[in-house]
Amino acid sequence: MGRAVSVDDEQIHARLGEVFRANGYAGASLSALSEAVGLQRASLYHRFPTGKHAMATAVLTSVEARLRQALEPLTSDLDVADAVAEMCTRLAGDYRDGRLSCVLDTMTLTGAPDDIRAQAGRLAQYWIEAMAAAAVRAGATEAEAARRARAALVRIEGALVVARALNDPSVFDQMLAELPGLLAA
Amino acid sequence: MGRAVSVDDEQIHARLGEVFRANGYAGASLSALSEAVGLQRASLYHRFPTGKHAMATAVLTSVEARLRQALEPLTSDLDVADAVAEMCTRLAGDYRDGRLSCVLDTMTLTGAPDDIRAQAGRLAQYWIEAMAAAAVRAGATEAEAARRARAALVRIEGALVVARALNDPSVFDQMLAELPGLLAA
DNA sequence: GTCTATATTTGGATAGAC
DNA sequence: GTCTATCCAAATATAGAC
Repeated sequence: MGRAVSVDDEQIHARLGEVFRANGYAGASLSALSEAVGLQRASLYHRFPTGKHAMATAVLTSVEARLRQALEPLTSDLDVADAVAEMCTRLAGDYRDGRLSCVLDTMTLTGAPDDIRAQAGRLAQYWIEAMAAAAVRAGATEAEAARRARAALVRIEGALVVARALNDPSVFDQMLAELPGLLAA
Repeated sequence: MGRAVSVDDEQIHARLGEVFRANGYAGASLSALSEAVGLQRASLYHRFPTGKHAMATAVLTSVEARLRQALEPLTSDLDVADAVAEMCTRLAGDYRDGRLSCVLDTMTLTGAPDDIRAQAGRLAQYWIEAMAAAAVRAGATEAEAARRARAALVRIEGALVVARALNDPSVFDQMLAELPGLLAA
């Protein structure tokens, strides 16, 4: 048996994620990633042989898992507005009440490899579809549900940007309060 | 008299701006900035003695001037909904119909110097105040106008992020169509 | 005012000891 | 599995010729 790992994968992905989310792909230096994880740069290359690219892929996969958990209430038998409210509660945690940026924003800038940006794009698509399904369950037509779901993602991403620009995280929580009404009108 | 300039300041600021907006502060390399402007790196340092930081400051100042132009209809004697529609037309041009990102998003990531982020924050504040004034003119209370104005900026920034993530610029133009109704309800 | 050339630091990545 | 040491490329910035 080899040497025991000093940090488990889940924690590594979470800490890498914070650096990528805050700095973007290009801005996330190996030094910053290394320091956040608590491993030397060379040790990170042992876990991620293809380097920064593999780290970003792992982060997006980990983000996808968190997103699935946040969206899980939407497929429950809860009242739709309540289900959306529960999604919002989980999102508030994932985004530290508006203090953390979203990978859909910061990892889709020019400078990120194309496949990373494509992977982020699929996340956005998946998220919209899940919210649209909830809107349909609330009685909306397919077209109206798609419109509302896209509007919801627009507000989520926009609130995170504005919260960051104004240095006022409360913008995010206030926006979340409007989402049940938007999706389950 | 010295040698004539080969590129005027306005064009330089516009081209630097495109690079900063697409790549963020950290991702905007001197090489990329130099190539976009059509001057060697050393020539950029002649125009901007303190380097990248001065370029970013100049870009934000230039963006502020463009923003003032876009917001100018809001202080005209037009019907408020028409004024907002005119603002939207101008914004569509500034953001190339959703194909260009916003400095409030990409220049506020960790990695940008604090004063650059603060300058961007003041831009956001100014923008919100101008839209709130329009909402007041449309009959909203101060509190309601502030709420609508912030919601409008949230949607603008969010639509740009989602358009980029989905690689679908039309998200931006579709969002713009909703702004007159939002601000001048 | 712009250029070529260069200094210096940081970034991404690898080799090999333990 | 993690580390120190190192390589190479790219990034920021400067010097000095024209």
